[in-house]
Amino acid sequence: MEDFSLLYSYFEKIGNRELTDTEKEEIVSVFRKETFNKKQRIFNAGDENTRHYYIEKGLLRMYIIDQSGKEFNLLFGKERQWLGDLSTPATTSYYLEAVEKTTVFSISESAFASIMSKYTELSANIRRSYIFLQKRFVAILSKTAEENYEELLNNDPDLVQRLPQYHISSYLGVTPVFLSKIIAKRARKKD
Amino acid sequence: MEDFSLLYSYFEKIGNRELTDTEKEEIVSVFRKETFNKKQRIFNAGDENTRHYYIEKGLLRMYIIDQSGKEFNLLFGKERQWLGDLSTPATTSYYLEAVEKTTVFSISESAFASIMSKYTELSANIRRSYIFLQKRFVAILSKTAEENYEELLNNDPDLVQRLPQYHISSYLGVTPVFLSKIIAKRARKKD
DNA sequence: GTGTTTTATTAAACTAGTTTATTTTTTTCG
DNA sequence: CGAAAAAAATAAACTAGTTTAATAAAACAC
Repeated sequence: MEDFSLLYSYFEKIGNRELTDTEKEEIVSVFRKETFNKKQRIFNAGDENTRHYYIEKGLLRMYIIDQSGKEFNLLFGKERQWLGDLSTPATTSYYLEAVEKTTVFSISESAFASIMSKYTELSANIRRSYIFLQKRFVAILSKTAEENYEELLNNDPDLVQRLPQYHISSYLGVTPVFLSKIIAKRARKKD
Repeated sequence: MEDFSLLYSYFEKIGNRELTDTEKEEIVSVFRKETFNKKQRIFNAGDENTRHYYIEKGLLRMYIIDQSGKEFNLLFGKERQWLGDLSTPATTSYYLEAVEKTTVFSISESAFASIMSKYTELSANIRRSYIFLQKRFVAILSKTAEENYEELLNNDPDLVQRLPQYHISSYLGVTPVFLSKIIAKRARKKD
């Protein structure tokens, strides 16, 4: 029998109460537990009706590939975070891929919508995602890549540990070459 | 007596039904009709508990001022659009200002939250805002300022008409000088 | 372990976009 | 209308970040 305990405790937390057995059964019936290997693709640009993912363990990245074939990481998701394309069920423009071996609980859009009416905290979560993206947008627009790297280091040091450098550079909107320069410069400063 | 008809028809549209008299009264009781003159500030960075605005007529911009004092326009809102800082009631980092003389229906966060439970379309609206911002983010990151200007011209020609050029440049993340160059270049190309 | 592939560094020439300053055009308003 | 203020254009010198290419270091696989 698969272990859904992390998912239960998530809903208990946002519902601010214990779940009944019936509720647990409902959760098991609408979520699918899945595992993805490192570099395994979860969905591709062009796919329709992509699912929502609540991450149990591991690390995912959502990205685009632009006209010139260059990748841009939009978002990373790790333990106890949601990730997915909110424009589903419409055709997605994004790719979702595992950076590490990752296990998730996935749910369809329709089940997600219905569960959202029960746990209103879930829509508050979408709102928080919006706020997060807005901050990130402002930061990329108004700050230098060095400042943004610095900030990422402060806010999410373990992400910087776990991700190869070229994924971070693409998240910051610069080339790996330039990020490498920034890091070299910072190292020089330090002493 | 103030005219709330645009607001009624908005709720009738998203609720997909006619409003009862009681519902109309409720709307009048929670919304406040306000008018702002050109360049009038609606809220400032640092303000708490900012309101949400549904625009009847006119044009607003939401922007930040960065460390160096430079403005960045995040969003414009015009007729029949919502605008506001979703992180309310927390302290806002944004400024909201009228670009033209503008009339709005404004609502507090608490009333907004309660009305949201009645008209679930409103949370779908937040989700759409997220999707819009995500697209904009990708565009700014992965395309040149010229491509982004081109796209704005196609998607929102009347915005380009109604806004001074320096507001558009700040929306595209470039200086007014550079946008002016882009426009000159485009004009040269055309013939 | 050592050979292969992946990731990171460095250098040099380049470009998209900035800055500052001056001039021209357009808008505002008494 | 005419004067003053606001917005846009142009030019020139500059810089943050890119590109390409070559080298070095780490991680992976058998």
